[in-house]
Amino acid sequence: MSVSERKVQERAAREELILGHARGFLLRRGFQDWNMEQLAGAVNYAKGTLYLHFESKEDLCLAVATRALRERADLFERASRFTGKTRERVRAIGFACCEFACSHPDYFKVELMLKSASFWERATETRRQAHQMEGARCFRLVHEVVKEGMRAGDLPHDRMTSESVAFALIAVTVGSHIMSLEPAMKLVAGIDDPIRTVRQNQDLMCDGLGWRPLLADWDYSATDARIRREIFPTATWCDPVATAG
Amino acid sequence: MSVSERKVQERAAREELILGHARGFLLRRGFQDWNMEQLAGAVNYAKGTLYLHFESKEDLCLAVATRALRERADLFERASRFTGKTRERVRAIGFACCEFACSHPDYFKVELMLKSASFWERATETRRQAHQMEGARCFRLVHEVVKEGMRAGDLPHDRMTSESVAFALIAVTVGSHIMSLEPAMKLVAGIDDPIRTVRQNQDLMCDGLGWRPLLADWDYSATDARIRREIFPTATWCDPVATAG
DNA sequence: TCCGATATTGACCAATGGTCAATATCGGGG
DNA sequence: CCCCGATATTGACCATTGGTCAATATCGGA
Repeated sequence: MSVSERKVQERAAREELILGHARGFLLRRGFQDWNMEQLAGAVNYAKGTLYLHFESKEDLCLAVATRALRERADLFERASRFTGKTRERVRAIGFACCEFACSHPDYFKVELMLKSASFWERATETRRQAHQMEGARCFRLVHEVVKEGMRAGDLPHDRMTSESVAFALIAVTVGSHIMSLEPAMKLVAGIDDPIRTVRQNQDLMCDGLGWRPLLADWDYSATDARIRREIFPTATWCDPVATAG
Repeated sequence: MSVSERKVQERAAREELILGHARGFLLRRGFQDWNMEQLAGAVNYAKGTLYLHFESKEDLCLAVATRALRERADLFERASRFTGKTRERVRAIGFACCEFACSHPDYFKVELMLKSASFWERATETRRQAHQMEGARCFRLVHEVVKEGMRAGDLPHDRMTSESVAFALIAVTVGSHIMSLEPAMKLVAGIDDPIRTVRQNQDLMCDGLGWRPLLADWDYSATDARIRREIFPTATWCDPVATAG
């Protein structure tokens, strides 16, 4: 390996190191309750060195978020290789989403941060695009299954566009995750298991869309077991039972 | 009017003035892109005066958000006085939510800000409670209609608790609003009218919940017209047609 | 008009994101 | 093994800004 190759690799390794620590800071303390000096201390480099990798604190945090979003898209991709009825396949993606949420607790809080304030515009154009690309990947993977559902005749295609259907599924999922974050809401709505709630709401939306077989007409707990066995054998959460009904 | 009474009134008026300008700043520039000095200048007072009313910038912004949330709850309350079938009544609340979203563009962005970072803990306990109270009011108003729907037999009550149903409706609504904020998402999902999309998704969720009469079995465009006429005659948005189907 | 009380102010402080001249390290050639 | 130019790293420094409080202005009653 040449010297310059090694340098590149070392640089990449350091970037990983920084991102890893920044992720911990972000998840544990949000955006405000830590500063670049502290992060520099944690990775044993000077503050200036951080700025050799990232243009601003926001830029760095966006990079953290994008890395997580890429993992999410990767899980979606794995899930979309699941075979079966189209509604089973979209269910696998829903499963992937929950798998992700479990292994990245509070990720949605970080994602919310991105949408707020002047965050976006303080990041590099490159990183903005990278984030959008991973987001688009997630959408596309859902969208593909929706289109298959329509082609197969499992899902009505005369009322809504496939894009609107994908959007509805994503909206109910994200909305459920976000609302579950709030302790007060969990209390007032009597939510003990947020993940279960998310999946239940996904089921309701699929039924509302008329995606067959409807919840009542199929043993989706068996589907879940198969998803777990075939796609996510190392799933970090436990909910082998059907989610609603 | 005594001197002290006048003082109190003047103080309240000034607080309103500050909150009004802060609202403009927040909606137009987010949280970061303005400072307390600028806000003080805008209302023609010194910075220190702002801190006679609010403990911190976050405290001030939370107060702005709570004022908006109160308006939202007020609209929900008006809407819940609508008469008709229970699904028509919950539809009126959905209508109110959209009416609110239209008259408070970008409100959800502000609401997101509250959930993120160390925002919450930098505000006064009093203001935190005020916000939670208005949030709980919104939930309760939806919950009441859900319970009525169950009592009336319009909505199955054996599968889900009334709280879970209310949560599902709120989650799909908030999720749709939030996802609609993102320009990239609007583009990729082909959303031209965000409000129409929100209402459509609410319809889908109600159908999924089995809330009768289902969308296909009732002329909800007539209901919308009646809601508009009886409850929101001055509605600031225009969508007199049915939203799905 | 004067005085004590109250209200308002803006200079000041501390914290922190971001910069860059100074310094340390590296690696190849002699 | 040493030396030197190139490159990498550093942390003192700067500007901004949220927040404080002693100094000042205003008020209202006697």
